[in-house]
Amino acid sequence: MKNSTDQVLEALFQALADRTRLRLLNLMAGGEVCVCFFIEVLDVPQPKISRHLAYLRSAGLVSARREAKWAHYTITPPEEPPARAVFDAVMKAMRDDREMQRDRAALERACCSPRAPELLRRAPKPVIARR
Amino acid sequence: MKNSTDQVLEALFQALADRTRLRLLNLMAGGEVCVCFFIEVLDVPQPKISRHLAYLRSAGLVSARREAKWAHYTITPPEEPPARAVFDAVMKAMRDDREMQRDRAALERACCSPRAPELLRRAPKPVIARR
DNA sequence: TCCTCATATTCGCGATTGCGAATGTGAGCA
DNA sequence: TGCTCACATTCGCAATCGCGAATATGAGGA
Repeated sequence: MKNSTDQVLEALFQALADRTRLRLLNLMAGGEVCVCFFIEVLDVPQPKISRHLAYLRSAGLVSARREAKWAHYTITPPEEPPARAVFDAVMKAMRDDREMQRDRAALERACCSPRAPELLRRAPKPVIARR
Repeated sequence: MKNSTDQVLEALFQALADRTRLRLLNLMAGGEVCVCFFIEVLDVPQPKISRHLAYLRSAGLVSARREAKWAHYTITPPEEPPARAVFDAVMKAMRDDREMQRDRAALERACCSPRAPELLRRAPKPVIARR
């Protein structure tokens, strides 16, 4: 069953039409991120993070990988060219934005600081901090 | 009161997260269009068209102009740079899309055909057909 | 003034959404 | 085996959405 372009875009925009989901995607711009960092950086209750990640997953925008007790999420851009083009523009707009940049900076701080809370000390570092 | 970027984008995506609204914006890509053409080209009940135009209007994405008995709608792109960049990408994705192109072709046919229904014969032509 | 036409709004409905709170699950360790 | 930790899901609720049907509005013509 083939979907028409407007349906594909409609689904994409439904997935993007939420602050929390936009901030999650922004944090994943640099690569794979562990769920525990989302909770720490965005300061949002864990079930809420999990629900929005599930939403992004069912929309096909992210995929999950399990590593021991931790779950890592990665962006998987849409395949249809129109949706892909729009999605790339959204990611670029967030990359250029100062507020979104602050979130990404907080992610780097959260995993590199020696004062990181116990919770995160043993968690796998996001790709962004491994360079 | 100033809105943060994620709120602005959230509102933009809520406005775009509907097939009918996407098709309406696509038809306005070439310039101002009269409501009666939306009804004819999209083959959708009039109150539905009117409701979605109201939604786009309250999101600030279009503005209305009255001319005698007719109402004309024009796209008014968002002013915030991130939203503007995304919006432009959406319009471009639709411009490049074959299905959306068919809608725009139907608009040109609807107002230029000698067999146009009586309803539309006296309606003001969209900008796209005046060149 | 009454009527018509183009458009807008209201109403009532079922469906969907986002939320906090509570609970479930499953991997690893004691 | 049983506990803990990281994460996922379920539940109940209030809010919002999109819809068809009906109705309102307001400008222009008879």
